[in-house]
Amino acid sequence: MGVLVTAEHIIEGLNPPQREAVTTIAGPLLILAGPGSGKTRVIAHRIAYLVDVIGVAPWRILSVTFTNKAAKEMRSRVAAHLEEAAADLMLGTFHSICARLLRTEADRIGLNRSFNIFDDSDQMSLMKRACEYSNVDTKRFKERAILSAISHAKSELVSPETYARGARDYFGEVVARVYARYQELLVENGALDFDDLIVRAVEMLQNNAEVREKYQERFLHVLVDEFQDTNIAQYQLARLFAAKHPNICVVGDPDQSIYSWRSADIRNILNFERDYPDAKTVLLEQNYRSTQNILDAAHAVISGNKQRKEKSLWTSAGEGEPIVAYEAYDEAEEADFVANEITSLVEDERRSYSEFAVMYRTNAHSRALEEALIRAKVPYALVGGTRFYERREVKDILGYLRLIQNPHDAVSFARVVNVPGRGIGAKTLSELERWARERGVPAFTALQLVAEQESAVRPSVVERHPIGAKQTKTLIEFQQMIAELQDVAEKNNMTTLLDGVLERTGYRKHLFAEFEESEGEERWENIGELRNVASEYDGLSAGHGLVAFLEDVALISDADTTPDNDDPGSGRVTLITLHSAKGLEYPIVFMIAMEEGVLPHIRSFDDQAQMEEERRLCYVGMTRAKQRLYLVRAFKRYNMGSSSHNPPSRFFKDVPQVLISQRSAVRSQYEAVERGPSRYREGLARKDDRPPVPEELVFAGGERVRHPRFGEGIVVSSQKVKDDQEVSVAFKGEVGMKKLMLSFAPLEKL
DNA sequence: CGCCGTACGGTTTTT
DNA sequence: CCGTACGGCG
Repeated sequence: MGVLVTAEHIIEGLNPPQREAVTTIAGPLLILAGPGSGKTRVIAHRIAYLVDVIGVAPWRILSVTFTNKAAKEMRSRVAAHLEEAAADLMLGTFHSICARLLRTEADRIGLNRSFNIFDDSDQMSLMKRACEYSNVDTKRFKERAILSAISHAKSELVSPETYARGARDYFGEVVARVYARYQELLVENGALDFDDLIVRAVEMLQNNAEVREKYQERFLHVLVDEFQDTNIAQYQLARLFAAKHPNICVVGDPDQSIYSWRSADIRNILNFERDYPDAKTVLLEQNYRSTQNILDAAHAVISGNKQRKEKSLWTSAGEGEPIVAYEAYDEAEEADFVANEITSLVEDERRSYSEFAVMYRTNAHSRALEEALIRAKVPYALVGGTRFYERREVKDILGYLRLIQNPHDAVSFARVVNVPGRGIGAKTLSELERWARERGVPAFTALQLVAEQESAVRPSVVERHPIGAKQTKTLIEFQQMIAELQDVAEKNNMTTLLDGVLERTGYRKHLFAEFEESEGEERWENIGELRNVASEYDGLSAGHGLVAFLEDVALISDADTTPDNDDPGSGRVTLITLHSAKGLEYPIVFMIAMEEGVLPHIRSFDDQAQMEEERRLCYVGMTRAKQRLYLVRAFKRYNMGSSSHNPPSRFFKDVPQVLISQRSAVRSQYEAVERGPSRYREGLARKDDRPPVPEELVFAGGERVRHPRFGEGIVVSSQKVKDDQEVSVAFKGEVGMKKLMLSFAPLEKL
């Protein structure tokens, strides 16, 4: 019996249908978490609770992936309840579970156990090479577009051969050619890209009966979270796991599908109903997160989509505060507004910084915010952005480690062979590569051949390598260094290996030579941070530590770097893209840059389907807020050097005026637009009846006032701030001095 | 042959 | 604005 559950919040709160859904889980469990599913953490809690209270047992942990925070938490929670030796539990993202299984079964399926996982930039390097070898006119067909087409094919389990047969136009033919070549290169490099992890795992289960039975027996139940963002291959994998014991539960909300550009396919939901006709669908329309105002506003936005099934969420949480709309002059002023608002809410409402999140469409928008928050001395944590593992110095060191683990990795080889500068340039490398290709060996192996030739008494003239004398010497030294480090890796823990790499390469000196004192220091600290992470793998046996470390680093997700907002000590405002925010929640959310061209993004203007996805993205952002939601925009914004005026986002305008408390720094021409509030919901109108802030100062110095929370006080001063008034009041007792904005503070004259 | 300077182009979202 | 491509110099 399968169970299909759609809509928000399956487990949180455990209402009756949710309880029913979860209690069908009665044995070994495999959880496949979709991208960025912070909600999985809640599920983890609930499962632990069920184990504890309902006594679903006995389970045993076979393997748990550590790459995401939810998995880690799941493990510690569940481990506390479980006996060491009963059933099997596996929790992780699709990618991390596949990586783990492929590594475990590598020998059986003829896969090199020390395969490296190639990320986006590694893929691009390979793609450039693949295009070069296939003589592709990359002016006409962009490598990025070809890679994207290949990635899409893989996500639908379309092989190069099948793709070639289906190619209808010239672009298709080019892609087919490059696809085949690209796959060959991956094999040569002993690498799997992100898509391969899924594809190879599916193939493994399809083609190897022994492996298939093993896992189908092991996992009696399969649960997929964030199902709306899975692709065809991932769904296929889930089905394979659940083929023997068809206990499969998927959780997803079609309105939150925001990864179609990454080949997530909403057809999965339809297919699920077709593939499991006995499945029970449970619609969960009670929301346990947001206030009714927030839900109504979000509903008004998402209702603008044509392609959707209507559902309306409700909550017992009450109306809550109105949504604050604010128009700033430019992005600096916008950021200041956010910083000030946070500061005053922290003061006035005793909020912790960790209760706030600021969300934006693109990573670039975090810049102005960071500056403003630093000025305002507001602690913040940036999620994603220039991600830690994408920093140059970190990638360099990882490049060495990857080459040590897998010398066939030509991408890593090319990255580190001249870092620090050893006098090995493009010319030498291309010569070496050409020579290696003639021999059908990877570049690093070719280097070993060069070394052998050099040490031979009478080198063969015909096979003679084409490398100059000086470069040859350097390259052989490099090759020997890596060989020695491989030896270190086999016998020592991660910290020792990393220190060995740093020492042998003289990387610290290199950093300080290349950069200014302060920047060098900063980058060296990043290496220190990397070393800290690596040290967590010291407990693993030599060799295994390196494999696990590199795998985890490759598969770490933005959500894993999210500050834990359950932890009151963390005390930081979260800055995060709308995409990364999926599955998370915060009491107070600011959505900034709510402008046409940003959200919705300009690149979605000419495509209806993409526009609908932008709308869903907006919906996702709005529904992250539990208590207060701010929709903020700027009249003027600097893009890349030049500034532009963007009209307010169309999504912004979809929010009924009755739900909004409007605040503005500038009187722009847009203020006049669509002012007339269409009465959205009975009983909400009175909110808008709040009188506008008057021109004259309402409070004078010396006046006695009362505030519902702070009690009685005396007005010290009051002044006009933009089109609001700021009143400074000395309250009695411990409360002391407060600065209050008139439009917000319910101040009463005594 | 490699390194460093300047011009230019492209510019969402991420496992 | 940032990273890459190309051209001249050591």
